[in-house]
Parts: sequence; C-alpha cells; structure tokens
Amino acid sequence: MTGDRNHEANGAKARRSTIRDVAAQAGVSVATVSRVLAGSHPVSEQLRAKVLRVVREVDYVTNAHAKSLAGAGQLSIAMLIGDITGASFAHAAKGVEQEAASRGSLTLVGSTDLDPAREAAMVNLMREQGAGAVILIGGASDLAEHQQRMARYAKSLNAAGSHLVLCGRPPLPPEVPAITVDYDNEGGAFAMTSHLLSAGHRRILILPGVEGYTTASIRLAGYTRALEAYGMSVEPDLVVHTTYEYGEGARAVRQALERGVEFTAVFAGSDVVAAGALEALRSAGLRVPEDVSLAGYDDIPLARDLTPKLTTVHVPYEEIGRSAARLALEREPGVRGEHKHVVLGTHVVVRQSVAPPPR
Amino acid sequence: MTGDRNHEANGAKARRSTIRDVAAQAGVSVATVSRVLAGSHPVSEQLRAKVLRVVREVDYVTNAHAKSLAGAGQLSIAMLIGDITGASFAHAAKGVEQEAASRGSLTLVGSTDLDPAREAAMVNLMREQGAGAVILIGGASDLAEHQQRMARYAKSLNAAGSHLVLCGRPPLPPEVPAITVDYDNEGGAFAMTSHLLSAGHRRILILPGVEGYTTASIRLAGYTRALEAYGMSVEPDLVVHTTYEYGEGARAVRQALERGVEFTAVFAGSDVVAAGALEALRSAGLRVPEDVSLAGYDDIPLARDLTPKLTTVHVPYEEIGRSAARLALEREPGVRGEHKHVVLGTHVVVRQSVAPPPR
DNA sequence: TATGTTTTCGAAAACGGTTACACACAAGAA
DNA sequence: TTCTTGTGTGTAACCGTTTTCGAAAACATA
Repeated sequence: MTGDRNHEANGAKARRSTIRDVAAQAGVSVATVSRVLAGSHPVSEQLRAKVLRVVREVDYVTNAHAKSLAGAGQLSIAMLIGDITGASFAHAAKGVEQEAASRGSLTLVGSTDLDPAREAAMVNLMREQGAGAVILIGGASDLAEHQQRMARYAKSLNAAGSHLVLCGRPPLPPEVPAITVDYDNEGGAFAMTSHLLSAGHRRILILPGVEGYTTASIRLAGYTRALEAYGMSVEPDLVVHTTYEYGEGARAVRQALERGVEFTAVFAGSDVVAAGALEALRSAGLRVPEDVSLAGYDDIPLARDLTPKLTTVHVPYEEIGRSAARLALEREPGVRGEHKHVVLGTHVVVRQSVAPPPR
Repeated sequence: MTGDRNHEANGAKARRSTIRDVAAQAGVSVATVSRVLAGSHPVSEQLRAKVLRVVREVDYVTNAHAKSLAGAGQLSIAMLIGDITGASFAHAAKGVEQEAASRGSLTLVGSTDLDPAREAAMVNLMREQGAGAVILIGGASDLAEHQQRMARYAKSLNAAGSHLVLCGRPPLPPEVPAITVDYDNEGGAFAMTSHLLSAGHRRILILPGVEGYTTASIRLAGYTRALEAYGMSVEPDLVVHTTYEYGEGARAVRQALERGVEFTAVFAGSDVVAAGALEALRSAGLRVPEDVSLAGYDDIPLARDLTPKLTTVHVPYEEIGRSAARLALEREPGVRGEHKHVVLGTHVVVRQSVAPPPR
C-alpha cells in the first residue's frame, strides 16, 4: 500500500456515458435530450434546464460515430501529405486545418512518404472514415501514371459521395471529377528568370526539379519563355534535374562546376535546394551574390534565414490550403463533383541573393 | 449542351454501398460477408471467393463509424499541436503519425494556435470522436494554470475510457493520470552551457524562453548548474526572456547590446531564435563565431542551413512523437491510465558557430 | 362544454456494421 | 442406427445517435 502511487480509481473500466444515461437521470426520453443538444426542435425551458444540468454533471459528450451513422455527422475532411516535415507542405496543411477548424470540424491526416502504395491504402482508410473530401498535398510523380491513379481515386471517392481535391499536383484531364488548386508555377519561373535576366545574367543554371515530373517541365517552360523573350534559347548544359532535397542542390552545382559549365546565377527548384546550392558554392570559394547570384522557389521562412537572405518566388501555400478546404467543405456531400481548377498567383520577392554578374 | 464540360454522371446523388448490398449480390448473409472481411471465423473457400469478387466489383469499403459503433473500431489517436508550422512540432507530429500509420490507424489533428480556449474545444471534439488517446504537443503556459487544465483533461478523458499524453509540456503531479514524454531539458541546457564554458566563455547571454514558463526555468536551472560547477553564479543582466519567434531573438540581442551588457556568447532558446540573434549580431557588425559565439536548441534542419552552421543541442522530436504514439496505442482502452513519465536524452551537436572568445 | 390548433414530448425505426446464438449437415464413435 | 462432435451459415439483437410519426397536453375559439 505504501508504494502505490497510482490514482485511486486506477484500473477500473471506464464506460463513456450515453444519451440514454442522461435521459434516464433527467427523467426524459432520449429524443428530448437529443433535441436540446442539437437545438433542432423546441423543448420547454424546464426540461431543457434539467437536461443541461445532467449533461454537465456526467460530463457527457455525444458519440460522433453514432451521430454520423444516424446521418447528422459533421462532414469532415481528410488530408494526405507527402511529408509534414517539409515547410511548404506544413504551411498548406496549416491552411486546411485552420479553415476546417473555423467551421468546427476536425481534420484527419496521414502521410504517404511519397509511396504510391501507401497513398492508395491511406485513401482507402479515409474513405472508410467517411471523409467528406480528401485533400492530397504535394508528392507528384510521373505524369501519366499520376493521372491514372488520380482518376481512380476520384471515381471511387465520388461513388461514395465524397470528392477529391489536389494541391500542388499536376493538372488532370477535364473529364476527371476532381478539384485542383495550384499556384502559377510557369508564371513564377518566368518572373524569376526575367528578374535574373534583367539584372544582366545570361548564363543561368536552373535546377527545375525531378526529371519527367510535371513541376519540373512547367518551370522549364517558364524559364524557356523568359529566355526567348530575350532572344535566347535554353542551353542543355544549364539545366540539371534534382529532387527537392538539400543534398541534391549541393550535388547539382558541384557537378556543374566540375564539368566546367559556366554560369553567373543559379535558379534552384526550392528554397532548401537553394540552401544546398549555397553550401556548395561557398565551399568552392564562390561568394553569393558577388560572384554568383542565387534564387529560390517557395519563400518558406528559411529564405529569410539564409545568409545572404534569399531572393525567391513566393508561393501562397497557406492560402492554397485554405482554398482547398473551403472548396472541399462547400461541395454538397453526395453530389458528384465536377471538374474544377483554380490557380493562385505567385510573385518574386527580392532580397539579397541576386546582384548583377561580376566584371 | 455544347458548353457542358462536366462529367456525365454529374449531379447524381451517390450512395455508398453497404455490407447488405454485398451480401445480397453474393447471395449470402451479412454475417458471412463480415466474417470474410474480418477473417474472424472460417468461411468455405467457395463463398469466400464469391464475396471477395463482389466486394471488388462494387468497390466496397466498410463504414468505419458503424464499425466502431459495433465495438470493433480501430482505436485511433488524436493529436493537438500548437502550430504545425514549427519545425520541431512538425517532427514530433511526423513521429506520431508514422507510428500510428504503422499500426494501420489514421490520426486526427487539430491546432490550438496556443489558445487555451481552442485547446479545450478541440479536446472535446476529439473526445466526441472516441479517440483512444489525445496527444498534446508543445504549447506550454503558466505552470499552475497548465496543471489544472491538464488535470481536468485527464480526468474527463479517463472517464470516457481514453487517455491523455503530453509531449514537451511541463511535468504533472503524480496523482494526475496522464503520460508525459519529454526530453532532458535541464541536461541539454547544462551540457551546452558547459560546452561554452569549456571553450573559454565566461559571459554567456542566455535566452531561455518565456518568463514564468517551465521550459524557461528548467533551462535556466541547467545553465545555473553549469555555471556553479565553474564556481560562478548567474548574472541577471545576462538572462533575457523571449518567446520562440525569430524576431524575438533579434530583439533580445539588440536590446542587450544597447544596454551595454557585455557577453562573448549567446545561448538561444531555439534554433529559430538563434537565427534571429544571428541577424541582430551581424547588423551590429559582430562576426560569428570570431567576435561572439552562438548556440541554439532543437537541432532542426535550419541549424545546418545557417551560416555558420549552428552548434545546438539535439532534441529527438521524432522519437518523442513515436514514443508518445506507442505508449498511447499500447494502453488498453477503457482502463484508467496511471501516471507515467518518460524522458529522452539530449546531446550537443557541435558545428561551426562556437569558438573561443576573442582577445 | 365541445372543438380545432398549436406545442411539446415519447416510442420506435433507421443508420451499417459485429457477434451470440441457433441450426443444418457432414463425418466419426457407440 | 443413434449419439456426438465439428464445421459453416443465417437470424437477430445490439452499439448510440437522429428523426418521423403520432399522442397528449395546452391553449384558443365558438
């Protein structure tokens, strides 16, 4: 007895009290309790007060499962993220969570770790939960395969009275019933490339992303368009594909340097890739921006923390998340969703990492 | 008709198919379907195959709400985060999500925005969802008030057959039935202060956190202990309280500089506070680490990206999250939880931001 | 007082699963 | 043959809500 530091009631089975318990203790029917709680039908002030008192006494909370089974459930939203640890994804996630919370509903999350199999399994789990919509954030892949997979999800989700919304993923053919909200990726790449060109740079090393992925090719398109506006064309040596990881940025510029390709600016595919590139530039004895200029993409907090502060293109991730959630929640459940595509603007935010080229 | 780009079946009400539909179409009873799906009882191979075929044909998924109502629900876990956007929280969140996913269950999330009212509302929402456990991550506050609030949550959660687990929050009195998993905060502060002292620093500006909060006072305790081991005592001018935001780090050192307090090293309360401090130091014309050394806390990816790379104390956030989830999931639901406290180790990782003091 | 209206409330049927129980039918033991 | 035993299968009760429907009560009207 002396060594027992545990709680007095420790080990006792705890049963959650139900609406029937409340009804019994208040001397009314379950229907009445339900009505005062939902405010769906008028109840005399007398009973109302008694019910509320009992509810507070036994610390009753309604069982959400039973409620949605009975058809009055909050339509909830589920989101699937490649990696919460990525700042841009986290901001988008925050946006959807905020919007959902402001409407009183919780959010289900899962992460795929960029694995299509896990993604499919998670979508299934979410379907079981009866999510009103599932939002996929980030984590693209090969275009054709991606479109097939998404079409499958959309069809299956629609059949269950729910819908699919995609954030920052490749666009879908108009016949697949899904909502996509994306940012102006081509425009961002175009704007930044133009910024670099107007600063005087002519040889810009671009790290557009993963080869064969849509994000990369779209950025390349923007880069190309900007170059052509200056009467130039893209030089193959100046584009090297990378993933979005730190180490890849470093590897890419190291490799370019070793090959002897000349450039006065590097346009990284993300801010963290830019951080990696910065590291590689530094250890090669190059100063930024005096010797070579550096630009990023995303505008996550890191951009401000780098030395020099990173010039980058701003992507409104949080707003993307909010839009996605809003769109998802506004769709009437049980109605098949039509195709919809909304794109949010980007712009370059200039800080200290780009300067005119040397000489 | 020409302008209609919508899906053919658009607008049709979609009804999710039930176990009864499957049973009818396969010519068996609902019990049989349930049994093949759950594998709970033997079913002849013939029926089994037929059922599975129909399941695939109609793309049936079981209704999770109905399942948990019937008592066979996956016990799920819910987590409440102050701000997903913070890297350390995000890593912890990733840990819990991973652990949960590896056991086949989704995670519910909500964010409190550090608002106690929203926190309480969210805990209630989670209780309604029947979460097997609620994990609170980050977001401390005044100690006494915090303890009261947590005791209330723990009691209410226990009464409903669930439990409370806290990550990186102030410790609780042993009589409150909750699990807390934390890192060795005092030890981390002690180790880093010792590291700084052994490098030769004697006047170390410390930014321990928010005044009156436990995290701050514990770190101060570690700092003090290290100082005393060198026969020194803490000088009030050298401790300035801040929140964990970037701007606060900058403000704090700027203020110290203006007041003319002398120091050769600053020990920031988090890596992002360190980033802010770095900025302020730089704009005051001080070089890091030549003129003043800088140390952080957390060891998030940012630490590696700063210039110079930040020496900091490593906190195993992801592991904390995993432990929390494991502990939560292993507790038998419906049994009142006892009090438990697990603490994970920290260590200093030395990089480039500390050097011997000048002269 | 008798009658029509309006309120307020309770009984019971869903919702979509799981599972205890009963039962049919086969094979092996007596 | 008859009695067990075991294996598969179906019937129906139950989980905790919401909601329809109808009854009772209260009030207004004639």
